[in-house]
Amino acid sequence: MSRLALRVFETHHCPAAILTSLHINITTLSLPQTRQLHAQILRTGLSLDSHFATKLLSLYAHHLRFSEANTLLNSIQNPHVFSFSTLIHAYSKLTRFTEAILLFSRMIISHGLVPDTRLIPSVIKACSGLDNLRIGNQVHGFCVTSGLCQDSFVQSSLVHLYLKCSRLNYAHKVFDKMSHPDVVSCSALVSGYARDGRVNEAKMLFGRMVELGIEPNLVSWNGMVAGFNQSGHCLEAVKVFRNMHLSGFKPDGTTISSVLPSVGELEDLSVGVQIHGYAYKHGVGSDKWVVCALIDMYGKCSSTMEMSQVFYEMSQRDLGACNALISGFARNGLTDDALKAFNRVRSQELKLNVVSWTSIIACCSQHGKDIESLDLFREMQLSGVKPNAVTIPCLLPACGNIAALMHGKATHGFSLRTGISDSVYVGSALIDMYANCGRIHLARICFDRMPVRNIVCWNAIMGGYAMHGNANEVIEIFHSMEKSNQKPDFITFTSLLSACSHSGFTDQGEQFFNKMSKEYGIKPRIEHYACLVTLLGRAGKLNEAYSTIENMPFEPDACVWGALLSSCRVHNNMKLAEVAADKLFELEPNNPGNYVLLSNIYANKGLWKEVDRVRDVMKSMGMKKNPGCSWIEIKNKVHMLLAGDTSHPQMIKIVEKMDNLGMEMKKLGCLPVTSFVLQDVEDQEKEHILCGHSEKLAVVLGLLNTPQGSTLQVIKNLRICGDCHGFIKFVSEFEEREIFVRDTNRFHHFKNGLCSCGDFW
DNA sequence: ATAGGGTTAG
Repeated sequence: MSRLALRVFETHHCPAAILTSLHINITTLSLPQTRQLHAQILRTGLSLDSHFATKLLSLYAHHLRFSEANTLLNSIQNPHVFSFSTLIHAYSKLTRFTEAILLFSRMIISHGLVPDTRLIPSVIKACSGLDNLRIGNQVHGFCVTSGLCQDSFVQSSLVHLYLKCSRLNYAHKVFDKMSHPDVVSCSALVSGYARDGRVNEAKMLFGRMVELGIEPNLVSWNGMVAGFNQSGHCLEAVKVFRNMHLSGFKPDGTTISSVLPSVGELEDLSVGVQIHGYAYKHGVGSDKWVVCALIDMYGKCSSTMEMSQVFYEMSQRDLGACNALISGFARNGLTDDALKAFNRVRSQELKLNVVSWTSIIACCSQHGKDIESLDLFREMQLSGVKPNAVTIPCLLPACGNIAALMHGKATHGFSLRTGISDSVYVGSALIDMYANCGRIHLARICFDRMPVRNIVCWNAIMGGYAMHGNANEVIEIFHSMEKSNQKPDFITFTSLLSACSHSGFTDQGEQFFNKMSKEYGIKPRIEHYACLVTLLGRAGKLNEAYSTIENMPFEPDACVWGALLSSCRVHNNMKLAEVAADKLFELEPNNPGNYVLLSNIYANKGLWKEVDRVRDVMKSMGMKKNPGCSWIEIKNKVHMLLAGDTSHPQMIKIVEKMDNLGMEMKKLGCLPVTSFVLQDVEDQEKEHILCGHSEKLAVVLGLLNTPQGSTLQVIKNLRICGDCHGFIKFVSEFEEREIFVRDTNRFHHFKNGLCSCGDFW
């Protein structure tokens, strides 16, 4: 402000008109000066001319004094569109979109003013910022009828609105009407198609751009690379990166960090290393985004050494990089390194965020550290970091794995309170959790209440029912899935087939197996063949099962032979059992389960010499039977019981109760099934060994510590043993309890002396 | 007066 102007301004009788007529630039006035000027004008008693009022408005907006600006606006007698525009532009620029739109509506409705081409782009921007297509559409409609649509700024902003609201076709329509399509709209549209996975359309438009004489720039290329990367078209992303290089464009940090995730996804280490060198050469090697992406890429390519090296060479600690490091370790199964890295970050000055916590929780729940996972979740909340819609699906499997139903329910409650329970990820994880905790009806309620479902949700509920041996439900859900136009995938058929095998639906199972390739075009995988073998095996069609294995288009794996071996145990088929076992010993020489299964079969027939032979082999290989282990949740605490373990503080009571129950059983004429003991020992001794089975211990512990009539829930790390199965059936009737036992294979739901598996497992 | 891109958790 010139000295003269200031003097004029400071004298008390200076009407605003003088300032304007002097062509004084008042945009630099400070807030007090603005207020002084405003007050001065009011004192003169002159009505504000709208031109000057607009200047004052923009001053207030510039100083973020929106309430004063609004008061001023309201005091203008006949406000001009410009007065409103000034404020609307300001709101829009500050991302205060709601206020921008409200003011816009007031301008039209209360004042009957008509917007011009300058105002529209700001309003459209506010609509896209709010993802508000409804108002956006109205504004678009107005632009069409009023002819404002001819303006290229208006068109450009409309293209962005429709892209933002994922209405690619509308965006394209607007773009096609542009008389002078510009590089910005065109690039945005290309990137939109790429993000949507519409590879060919993206490429064609990119080609047309060149034909139209619009030179693609760095942003155009980057948008395409990032778009393909986001839609998971990794190969395309890398190809575009190459083409860009061939076209003579130098990549920047954005390009590199957009292409690297794709390289990682493809696990193409050599390309990754090349790009690493390339980034270095172009001087973006220490860009923090690039470093993050490099750590991620090396982690995905299983090069944890290189990953750590990049991390430690980083000049400045960055939380994103730390998180990438943690998840890189976790991805490669290095849980201890992940925990170490996590704890190191925790003890440093960097504040962990929701991603850090979620990564480590996922790491634990995916690698058998379920209790740690639950503990970390608590610590996370104590530290004041709020879990989000990703954290919950990472935590829920931990609850399911150890059947920590109370924790699971609490987590469910949390997701309802925070409004994330509608997410398909959260919903599927809840279904899995409840199914794994034996509460299939609660899983069903979650499923039924989902507003949107994807294939994962359908598979989750079907898998749940399959695990519970309820083939009728699985098939029924499969039909409603088809009705709702959801296409099945290979996992759907795994659930269908395993449900049929658990329920003895042999014919239906075979039909589904045949249909999956013929009608649904899904090639059976090896796990489907394993289900088929179990299906036939259960029905006693052991020879058919065997020929299925011989004729399948894959090299049979341990699952397939294991399925045959289990069936041989049920039907006492020694000959095929030995064939299957031989294959298993070849494929998994160090898996004690196979040896145990075979020796059980021998023991069942009283072939103790053979039993000894198997035991000797195990011994000579230094192999031990995996210790049986069961879990039970009592009053929010998860108890772990090992087979033969007498260290539990309530052991005396447990043994007493067990003896009592054993006597009651004998009174009713139920004898223990001693063939489930490995060793050839006297019957009484066998009985003693059976007493120590972990699932029995857990059930009795549950009986002692829970109220009469409440449901018990036990998880076992091995398949349930036949003696325990009989014992628990008895207990369910005698004690009038429902008892759920989840073994490695399926659920056993004991009620009134019967089990849902129909004694087949 | 309008408009463009990137990392880490499922």
